[in-house]
Amino acid sequence: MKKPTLKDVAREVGVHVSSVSRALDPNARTPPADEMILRIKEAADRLGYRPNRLAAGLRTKRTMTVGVIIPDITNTLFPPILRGIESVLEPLGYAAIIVNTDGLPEREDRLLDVLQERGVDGIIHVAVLRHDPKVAQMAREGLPLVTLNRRLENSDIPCVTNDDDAGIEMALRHLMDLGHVHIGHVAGPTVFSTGKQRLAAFETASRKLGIQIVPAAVVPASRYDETEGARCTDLVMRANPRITGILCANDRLALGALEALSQKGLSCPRDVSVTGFNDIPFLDRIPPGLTTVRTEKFEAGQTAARLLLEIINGDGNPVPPETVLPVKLIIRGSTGPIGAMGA
Amino acid sequence: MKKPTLKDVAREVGVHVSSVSRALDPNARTPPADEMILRIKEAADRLGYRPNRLAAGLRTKRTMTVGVIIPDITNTLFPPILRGIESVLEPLGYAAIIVNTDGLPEREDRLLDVLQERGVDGIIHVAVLRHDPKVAQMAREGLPLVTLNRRLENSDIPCVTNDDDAGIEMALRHLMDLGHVHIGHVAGPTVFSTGKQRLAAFETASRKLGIQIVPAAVVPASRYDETEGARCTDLVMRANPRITGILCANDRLALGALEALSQKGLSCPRDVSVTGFNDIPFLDRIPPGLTTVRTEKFEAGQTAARLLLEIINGDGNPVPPETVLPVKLIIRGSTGPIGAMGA
DNA sequence: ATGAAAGCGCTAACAA
DNA sequence: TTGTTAGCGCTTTCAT
Repeated sequence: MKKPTLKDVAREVGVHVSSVSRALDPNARTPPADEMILRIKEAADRLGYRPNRLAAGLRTKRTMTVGVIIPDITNTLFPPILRGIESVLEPLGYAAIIVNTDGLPEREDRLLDVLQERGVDGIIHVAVLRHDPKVAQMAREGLPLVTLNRRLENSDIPCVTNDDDAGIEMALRHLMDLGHVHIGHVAGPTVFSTGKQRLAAFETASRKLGIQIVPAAVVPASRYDETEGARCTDLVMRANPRITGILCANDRLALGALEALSQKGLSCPRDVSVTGFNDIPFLDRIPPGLTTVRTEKFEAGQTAARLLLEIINGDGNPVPPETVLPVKLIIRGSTGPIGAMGA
Repeated sequence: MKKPTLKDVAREVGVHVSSVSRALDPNARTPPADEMILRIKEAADRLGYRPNRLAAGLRTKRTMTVGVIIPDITNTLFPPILRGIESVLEPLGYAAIIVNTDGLPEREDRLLDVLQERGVDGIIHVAVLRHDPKVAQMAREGLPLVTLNRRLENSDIPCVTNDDDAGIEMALRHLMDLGHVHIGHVAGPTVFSTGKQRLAAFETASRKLGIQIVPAAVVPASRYDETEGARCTDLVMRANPRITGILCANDRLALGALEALSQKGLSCPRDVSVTGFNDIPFLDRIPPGLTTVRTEKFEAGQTAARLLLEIINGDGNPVPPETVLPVKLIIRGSTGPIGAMGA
């Protein structure tokens, strides 16, 4: 009735538990005789034996479980990342505990405890702030840790990021090629490395491309959501009504920008072109189709998971501190030539 | 450097580990003296003690972890459900291990093992098939289990479902009210209880409302996805070209129907009206806006989690075998009056 | 090649 | 009120 343990299998075969343990462990240092292994495995199968990973973990300090911290699973940016992570973890016998911070640092702190109490072998952090003492501390104490999308500043926690610089430059160049001269930027929250980095990239790229930026037409959002995108877009347009192109730090801000523009009676792309970042799902089906910078979400998850496993199981060789994934400009209907004849 | 244990706290305070254990356990049967508790808690705090739930779980057979099985996290139907589950679990100290089956029974079997090896206290199954011997077996062995959205047939596993019957009837009546007479149904896979149930509801409701159904205009999909929705829609229209209304068993099928129609040069809703089921996110932003039956996803998650906890921690009172959540018709642009003057 | 024994960190009788 | 003890199921060193 109740779950059989090693002891039950041992009794069944008439050997000691340690023999059973060894027979079932493919990398046992002193495996039993082949014939014995067969008998033991047969009995284990027959009894429906399943190892108790809690007990094993208590002994070995390895739970084959990793924690994944994201801001919010209902944000469609994250599920593909999670599938990427799972795709490398699961075949190796690892399971993931996924937690949502909702962007609240105090919640994040508690969740870090939750994960650590469960003895996770490592954490993939997809929601880290630029400064996060607790995460820094845990990494220092030896907890294997990898950040994804964002990075923790002044730390040597390996991170997997997207090529923000290239992406922003592509988007800006695209707007320029369409003839746009007056361009604004709805920047991401500066507490995230992505917000800061993309803002810096915007400034660098506009200098490089010779585009004049009105400082007031660069507005940082306080969250990565549509409401903030709309609010900031209003400010951008107010700062410089001649603007015909708005580059947003991510897709949700851009979706908000679209709303704000139509609210003002402006048409996209006829009056104002808009670009996003990430290429979250469904964008192609939402008119007018957001032009955006596609990041490799599944790959990013895979890469982060591989890095984490390397840290956990590797032979101590240092892993690359930063892996930058390539991005790609996806052109859709939200960007168009300046002064295009509209319907 | 390394994580302090009960023993460390005990040594610090100069008491026995069991006293520390009791001091930290709010429902200890024999708690230490108040003053002692204070001293112990202070020391525990000071040392940064965190309980090791693995060890506790090994002892108590309770891990404060539950498993959640879903088909695919990238399907936007599921994240809100997960947040609902989390919203009741997390405050109580439970964590969730989420796994994706991709609709593959063999994968599901393996994942059930994964969860059980980790000693989950219970499982919320959001991807169960109508027949699933392994799940039935585990429930019989006493593993607390609740199914969500779908139900396992011939079993007494408690389930949280939506009012499929009412939803389908609402949708059908809505089409009828708009003047539609020739109506088809893209049914869900019959391996899922939702597919079967909604199909039955469609038949019942059409009889009740006096709508004549051409049997060939009822086509079951083999998966809940857009491709199948499109394929089945083709078959439906071929079965009866006079059809002006298609009721789909879920939103993704309906999205596929929309594609198939436009492929055929038919306009929605001018030529054919379409309805879905679930009201997944973003539907309002995708033209023409799918009319659909909204299910309470977050609530469903909450309800399932509460039921599971009741089974795990309750005083053995039986929990309701079935909780049916109300649904609501959301009317958008994909349904319109028959023969409407189009642009 | 196999068995014995210790112990991971914790809880819960039972004893004092 | 507090300490002692045993043991959850497993791994692993050491002995045979």
